[in-house]
Amino acid sequence: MSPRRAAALRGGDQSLREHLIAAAVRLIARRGSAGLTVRDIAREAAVADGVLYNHFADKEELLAHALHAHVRAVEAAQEGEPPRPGERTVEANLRAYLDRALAVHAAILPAFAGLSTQPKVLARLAELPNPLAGGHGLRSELAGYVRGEQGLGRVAPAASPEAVATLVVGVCHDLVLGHLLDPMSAPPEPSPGLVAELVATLLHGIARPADG
Amino acid sequence: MSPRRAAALRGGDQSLREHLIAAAVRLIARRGSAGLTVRDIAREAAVADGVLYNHFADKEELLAHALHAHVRAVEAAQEGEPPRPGERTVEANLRAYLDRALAVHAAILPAFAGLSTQPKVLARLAELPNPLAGGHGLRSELAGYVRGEQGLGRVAPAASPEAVATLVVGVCHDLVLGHLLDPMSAPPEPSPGLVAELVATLLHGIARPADG
DNA sequence: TGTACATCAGTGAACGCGCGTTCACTGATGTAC
DNA sequence: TGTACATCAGTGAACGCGCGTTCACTGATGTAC
Repeated sequence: MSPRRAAALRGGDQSLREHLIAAAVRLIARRGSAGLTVRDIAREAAVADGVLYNHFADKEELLAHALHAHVRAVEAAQEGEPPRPGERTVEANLRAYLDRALAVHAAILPAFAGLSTQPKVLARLAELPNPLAGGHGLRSELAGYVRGEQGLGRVAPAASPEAVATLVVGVCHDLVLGHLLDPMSAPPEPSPGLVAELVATLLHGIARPADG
Repeated sequence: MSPRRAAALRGGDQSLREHLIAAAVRLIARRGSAGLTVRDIAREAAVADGVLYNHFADKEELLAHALHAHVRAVEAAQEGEPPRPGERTVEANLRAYLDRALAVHAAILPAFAGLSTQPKVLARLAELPNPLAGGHGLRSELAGYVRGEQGLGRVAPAASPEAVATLVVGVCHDLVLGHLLDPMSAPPEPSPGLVAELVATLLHGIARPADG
């Protein structure tokens, strides 16, 4: 009782279900989820058009799993550990967090662009176990870092870790969105000068030094 | 030589072209540009399906004009003048700019959501005269304000107006995007506490006061 | 061991639908007489 | 002034296409004898 096997699976031990998700993830990573058709995915997987319905209720369920896997893969691909409180300098660590956050958002946001068009996919995503938290992982990680530095006395007691996280994540969204809405513009890599100024603003604020 | 007139235009002096743009703007304002069909627009305008092709090359050209008009309308609908350097306090003015920027982005971003799916619309938009600058108007307005305060000595000379503008606009994108990707969540109105913390962070930074 | 049959995931042509777009027709208005 | 005709923007049924989805068929594998 082991019936026909997809030609594209010869030699591997992957299930067709995983094979389809992997193909969709590859396409999403390559050109985002916008305009992705079931035929595109079937061709990428080298598999018949209709077979996905043997493993998923509909296109949305497959897409949701693929988005989930894509985000997990991007997060896992981050090299090294995020800075921990007490290491190096606060300035260097903020810069590192900004770099990390930007890399993650640049890889993830295009996959979600135009997804507000497809509430069904978002609904399916929300149903999956191990929710993604939509970048909230990095956000709370950063907030936790700032809180840790507060405990060590390297960050002002009055500082708001949540505000810092929101500002950093916001900058990432801003840079990536700008690129998405104007593909001809420069890629979402801010000039080193801007990064330095952003970090300096977060560190020292803009109020006149004499002020309280 | 004044041939047939659209039934929906009886009594008005609007051209059918403007009438179609106005109808599209109404739909965009109501539910964003995602999933908008030419039939939706024709029905909203109470006009025949095909008549838009007498006035526009294709759907994209009509959408581009409608998006343009929508953004212009949202910007024009902003009440009052933006704060000017020297007025009230820097803190109150930053808060006012944050409020303004958030209101504008909440009204505009949904119209652009999923537009990266449709590069043709973006290309048409770029061809229109009086370019929109995609929120860059507000951005440079805010940067200009900060620069003005620097001149008056109410903001530190070392502060970066561009960094402040990027951080504020970024927060707006962040809040609105979060709502777009999770429509069930709270509307894009940050808690007053978060707004105060964001402004405080921008003003004073997070570095330990003793530090340089 | 060899042969006929049953199983069922995989296959891909075909279906139905909604979309953008077209075009033969309509009819209100201006013109000729 | 009244009547027949020409004009052309408006009308909406119909076209073609691409999409998500279905389903009769295929064929590799396990089982019965």
